[in-house]
Amino acid sequence: MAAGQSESHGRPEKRRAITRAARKVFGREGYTRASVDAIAAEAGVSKRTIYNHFADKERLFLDVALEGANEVTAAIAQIMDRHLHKIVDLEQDLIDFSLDRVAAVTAFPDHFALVRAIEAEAARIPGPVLKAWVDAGPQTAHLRLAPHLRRIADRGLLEIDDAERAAAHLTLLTITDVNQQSFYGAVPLPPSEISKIVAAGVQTFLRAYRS
Amino acid sequence: MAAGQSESHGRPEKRRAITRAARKVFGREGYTRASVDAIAAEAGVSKRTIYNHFADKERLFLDVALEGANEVTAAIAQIMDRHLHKIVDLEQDLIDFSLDRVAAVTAFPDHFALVRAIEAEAARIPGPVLKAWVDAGPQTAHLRLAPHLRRIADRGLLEIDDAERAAAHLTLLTITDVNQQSFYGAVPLPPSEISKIVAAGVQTFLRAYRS
DNA sequence: ACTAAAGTACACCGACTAGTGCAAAGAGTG
DNA sequence: CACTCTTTGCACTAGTCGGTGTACTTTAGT
Repeated sequence: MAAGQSESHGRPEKRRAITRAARKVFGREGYTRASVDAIAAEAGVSKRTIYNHFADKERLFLDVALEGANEVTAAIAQIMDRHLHKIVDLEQDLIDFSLDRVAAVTAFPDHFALVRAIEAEAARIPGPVLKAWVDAGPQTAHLRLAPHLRRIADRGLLEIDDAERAAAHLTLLTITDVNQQSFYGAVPLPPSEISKIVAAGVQTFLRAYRS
Repeated sequence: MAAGQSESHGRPEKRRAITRAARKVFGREGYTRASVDAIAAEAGVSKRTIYNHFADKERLFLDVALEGANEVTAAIAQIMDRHLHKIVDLEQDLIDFSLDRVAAVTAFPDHFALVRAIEAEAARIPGPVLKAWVDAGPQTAHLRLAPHLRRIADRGLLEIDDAERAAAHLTLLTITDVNQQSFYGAVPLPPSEISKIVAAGVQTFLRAYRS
């Protein structure tokens, strides 16, 4: 499953410094505006070293994107387990889960700024590569939420025929709504507004899927 | 209501050629990659003429963005009237409406490619300007859908307490879902898949809001 | 046909970019 | 120590970009 781990020919410590810096600069500037020199400066590394570790700017971007996707997907999986493993008050648990999931966006600002960059350049990213990223990131998060909902439904708390669809709808009604209005955190929303959106989203979800 | 109509000092015919070309090139390349020379070539116009009509690249982009937002908002308002004025079969009417709304995305590919560019550069767009765009585009579309739903609810076909929220939820469950998966049309979805998503979205919406 | 505004072609500037080549310094391993 | 791999700094290529200045031609109104 090693994502974009291309045969690295340099010191791994430097490689990590480069990817961290690249994530920051790519997130802040977008792919095109981000200059390799700026990434090198941010990483405290020679530009030549970057080209020692990565074939070109494009490969660097993709490796960083996949790395971040895996990282964030793992974090979200943890949030799912924390909130959805045992249900006491379904509505409140779904709200708490969604709020934590929204908070993950602000907890990984560099990554989600990069997500914006990817969505913007989607038309210029080779199809297979884009698919690899979707599979590692959003798609996996999706597929992991579905079994949780399925389990809750099996306990009689929800009425779900297609668990993946239900997962998609819950995500849309909460996280996607918040992200869309806040431009993935670029325009911050007051927490009270976030709470309202999430609560309303969960309410609608439950009205549609509660048994 | 004249959006970004800055005092134009040139022939309006040329101005329109420039904005049309700019919309195309900005949509295809994104803000940064799009070169003023490329826009001039696409418009069949001298680069100097562009700088006669627009102060700089940034103003050009914003004017184009606002112009397109108004145009598309008007088109969507028409779609709403066509499908939601008189309801015969609520579920089918909502599905048809949503499918037409999705089709608008592919009917204005340049504009929605530009929407992607805006969302990507949201962090670098001055707050007030971004707000002006949101108000002219997505926000207006939203506010126009709400009264339709309110009216349908008043006829006893829906049970809605907050019409704007309901409009947001219907939009999320249909258009947003499709757009997210297709990256606003950059990765085309088969029509059958679009139909499935929309039908499922409307179904969930009705389960939550049908009286 | 005269005039004034607008458009055009084109050279040009300064700044920036991705990527390379190379010689010298640094670091880890035997 | 010596050997090797990596990193570094820096100059360099070859190109692009936003934007301007200028001298010229076109267009529209009267």
